[in-house]
Amino acid sequence: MKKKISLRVIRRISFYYEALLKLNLPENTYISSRKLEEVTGVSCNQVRQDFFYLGISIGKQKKGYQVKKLFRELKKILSIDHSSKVIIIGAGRIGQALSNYKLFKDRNIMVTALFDIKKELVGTEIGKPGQKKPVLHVDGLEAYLSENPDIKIALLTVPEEAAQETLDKLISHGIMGVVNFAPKILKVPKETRDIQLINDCIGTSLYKIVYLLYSKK
Amino acid sequence: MKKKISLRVIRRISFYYEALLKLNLPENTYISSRKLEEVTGVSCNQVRQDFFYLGISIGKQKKGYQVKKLFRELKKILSIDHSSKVIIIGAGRIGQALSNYKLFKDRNIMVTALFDIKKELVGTEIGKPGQKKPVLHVDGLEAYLSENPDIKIALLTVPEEAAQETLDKLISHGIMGVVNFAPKILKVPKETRDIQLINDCIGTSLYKIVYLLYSKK
DNA sequence: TAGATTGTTAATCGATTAACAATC
DNA sequence: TAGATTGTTAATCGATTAACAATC
Repeated sequence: MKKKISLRVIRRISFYYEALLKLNLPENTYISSRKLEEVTGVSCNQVRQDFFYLGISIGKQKKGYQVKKLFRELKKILSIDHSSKVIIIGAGRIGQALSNYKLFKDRNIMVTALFDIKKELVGTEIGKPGQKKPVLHVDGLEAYLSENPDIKIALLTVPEEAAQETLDKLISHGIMGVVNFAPKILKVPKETRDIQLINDCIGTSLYKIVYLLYSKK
Repeated sequence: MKKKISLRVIRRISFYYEALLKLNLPENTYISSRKLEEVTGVSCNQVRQDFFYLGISIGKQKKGYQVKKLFRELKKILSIDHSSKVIIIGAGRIGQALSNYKLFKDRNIMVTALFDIKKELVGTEIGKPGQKKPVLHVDGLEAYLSENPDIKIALLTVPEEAAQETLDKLISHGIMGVVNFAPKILKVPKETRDIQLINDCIGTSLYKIVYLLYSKK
């Protein structure tokens, strides 16, 4: 029965959250919509409109929004007020790079394991000491997921050729959300239930930048 | 004096183009807006609306759009009917993965070189035999760009900490378009002219997938 | 107090969807 | 011919911007 929030709003909310993280202000200080405009590029009107729409009414006239409270509200909306476990499929260059991103921590996201089919990779561990993650064989995926039923998200970094097939397999094993990094737009099979798929292919950005730069006039 | 085309439209145009590439139909066959809906997920009404808006009036009733002509039109709009050279800044895992993407070819994009500061990397070559690209030191960037004034685009894959500083440097050396892959939202300095910056940080997708999956109810 | 900033409404803008005459 | 599909217009929908009273 919740109000529908578009992904555009979610994107902006994530900008506000990132900005707060970066500014690293004391928890009991205040930040105004004007300041948020300055650091995120989102207009102060839009900021207030978003907050109004989402029911964030913690502002104080003349001061703004208390950092501590704002953090709490934003986290709640983004559903990062609790921890989420994810796996990475494909332990190649992209998968390895992802698994080391420290940004996961601030988002309460934990990479629990990587999966691959290459002999050289399976059995190794990726990451700095203290945060090493195992690389397992894709054949063990089904077993792994049934042992860890709280893992609902997979990041897909396999080669283009294997991407659709791997996606289908993930879905059949119970994964509910996938971010696809392979340079190819994937689709979820029609019959499947509420699977969330985000195609984060780099292709799109390349088209955009080329268009922006070369189509002038 | 050209009509303004939003990045949303560009994104869809790239979907149509990708779909055509993938279908690999004979040049003299026809594809309908319904078929395009089927393969891209964009509604046939939207497809025709896009084509109308962009002045693509090559359709034939009862048949659709000739593949050959459609390719030509889409390429023209995307400005990929001519070749673009790009450099990659940061020859780490992400940079190396990017430099090997074959998708560049269909987009008429050529990676000419990678840049890094690490001793182990500078001087090496990345890529398969026949398409090897040199890794150069960032200190040589200015000289390289003045020798290659047709390079206007850089893909930024340096660590988060170095990202903003590197972006500023690129701009000062004449780069006009940057796609940022570092997990941090960058900004172009205010004074600078028409610099095009696309932040393609993976962060956003993660927020979206977590939201989509866990905010239910 | 005067100035700054919120919450909220209304106006504007842009994008998508629906509909259908034309016609191959 | 009948059916399918385009090009185009109008209607709808949603998102952004602007404005301002309330008030700390």
